[in-house]
Amino acid sequence: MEKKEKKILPCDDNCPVKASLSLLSGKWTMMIIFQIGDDVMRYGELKRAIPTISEKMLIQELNMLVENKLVNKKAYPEIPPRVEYRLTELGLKTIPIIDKLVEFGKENLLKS
Amino acid sequence: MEKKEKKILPCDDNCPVKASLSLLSGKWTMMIIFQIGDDVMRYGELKRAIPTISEKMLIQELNMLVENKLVNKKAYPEIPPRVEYRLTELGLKTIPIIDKLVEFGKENLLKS
DNA sequence: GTCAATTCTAACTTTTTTGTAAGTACCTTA
DNA sequence: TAAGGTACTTACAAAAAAGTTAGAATTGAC
Repeated sequence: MEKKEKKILPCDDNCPVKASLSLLSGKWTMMIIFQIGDDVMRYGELKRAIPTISEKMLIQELNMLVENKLVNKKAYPEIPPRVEYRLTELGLKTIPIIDKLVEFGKENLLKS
Repeated sequence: MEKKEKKILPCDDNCPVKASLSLLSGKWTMMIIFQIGDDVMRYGELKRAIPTISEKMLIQELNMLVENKLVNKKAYPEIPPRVEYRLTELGLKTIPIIDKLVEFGKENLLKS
């Protein structure tokens, strides 16, 4: 009979939590992903959906999401401009995380 | 036939993502929860498991987690001191979130 | 000709977060 | 008597994140 050993997985460069957070830990990142979901959203729609974000932060985060290949951006050459954002395949794979976040929030924090 | 409507759930005080993130969005918060898991961990063990965190940040986060009732702290009146941290019932409910974070990281970011 | 709509961009400031370094307390062991 | 182990605490400084404000581009509507 062994004593129950504690599996210590030290937080180094192979830590999956660290890796995921490096993409997702921005203040607004998960919120934006949540809003886009499996739909298409325009810049202005996102702005209205997240009323407290500043324009600067919104595009800054969107640019970062595009750089990290979580979000795809499609700009139509129209006037006034139209730009659509949607999750990439990779981005869609983060949705289970957001779902759990939603579940936890609903069941434990918002029981109003 | 209706057009497929976009369900916009604006990010306000009832947003479950926002509520969850208000507890979990600290730089080290989810990492600490991940390390504790369903075990007991002492302060020093956590420090070694997360080598890059400063002592200040570690106890600051731990205090915050205790305040928010995600973590329980038990100090033994011994010399040298011994302090144990473990997740509360509420804290344990965040584990599915962390699990998804782990899964996403392993499958998409660490395929080394 | 002026204004509105939409998607940004840039400069600057403020706030928040994080890090650093040193110190405290207490007992045990050498 | 001095050093070591453990879990903090505090003050100060640096760095990172976020906010504010203003403005650019383009074309159609009034």
